[in-house]
Amino acid sequence: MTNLSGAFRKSTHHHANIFAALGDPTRLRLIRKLIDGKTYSISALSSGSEITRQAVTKHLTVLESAKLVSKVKDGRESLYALNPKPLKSLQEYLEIISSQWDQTLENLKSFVEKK
Amino acid sequence: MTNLSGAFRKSTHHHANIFAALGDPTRLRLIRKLIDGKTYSISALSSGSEITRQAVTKHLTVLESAKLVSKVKDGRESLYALNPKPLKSLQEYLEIISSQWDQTLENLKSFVEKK
DNA sequence: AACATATGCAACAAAATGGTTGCATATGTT
DNA sequence: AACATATGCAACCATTTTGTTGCATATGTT
Repeated sequence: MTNLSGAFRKSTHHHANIFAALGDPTRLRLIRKLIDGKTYSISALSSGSEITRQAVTKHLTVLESAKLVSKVKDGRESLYALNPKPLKSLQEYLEIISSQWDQTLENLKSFVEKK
Repeated sequence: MTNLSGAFRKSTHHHANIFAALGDPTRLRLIRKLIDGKTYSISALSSGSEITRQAVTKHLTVLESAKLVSKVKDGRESLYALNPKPLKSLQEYLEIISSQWDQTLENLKSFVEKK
């Protein structure tokens, strides 16, 4: 990566990917279930769901490729656990954007006061 | 809406929708351009882009239906402006999730200390 | 061994997404 | 009026997404 705009594009793609992974109600529900730090098997995560176990599996692989969850085999079960790093990363990203917006408002305010 | 789980589902869908709108590199770039509080026409937002003006228009309608931007006609131009509310909303949402995770870590810590 | 449970894998289908091209329409400029 | 610019709209296409069903395999239980 030789220039800054390239680095920005890379980071934009990366964050967009995490946003996309969270951009589905089922996956957001999975994240909220895993937020207690416990591990859950696929059947545990599927029970009570409207959709099939296989569909849930697919959603989990989406979350896994965004590194939002990690999977470990335990006997006949596949246990999933949350990985908070991408969430923290998104949080920081939104904080930067928000602070830029707040700066925008601040600039507008001082502009008005000058008049 | 008679029960809490219904309200939660609604809010989950709502947030998932905003996440999804941000889950594309092109749209994320548009947001970052609009963060300065200025309004931009479609051609202004398209210039320098790899993709066509019509594609950018489609992305803008996605952002608009998630209420991340708003559109106003001005002469022959369509001017788009950022609406920060959904961003703030997402930020709060991530903060809640993060704090739940931090609480999880806290609980784990006190559990270990008891032993 | 027999049975039940948990998961993996593949094929399939419908719908959504992301992009294009072509053309019409509206508005500003000379 | 003639021309250039900005946008809207529709048709079309390829790919991805989201879900299904069916079956195989692996592991735990009795």
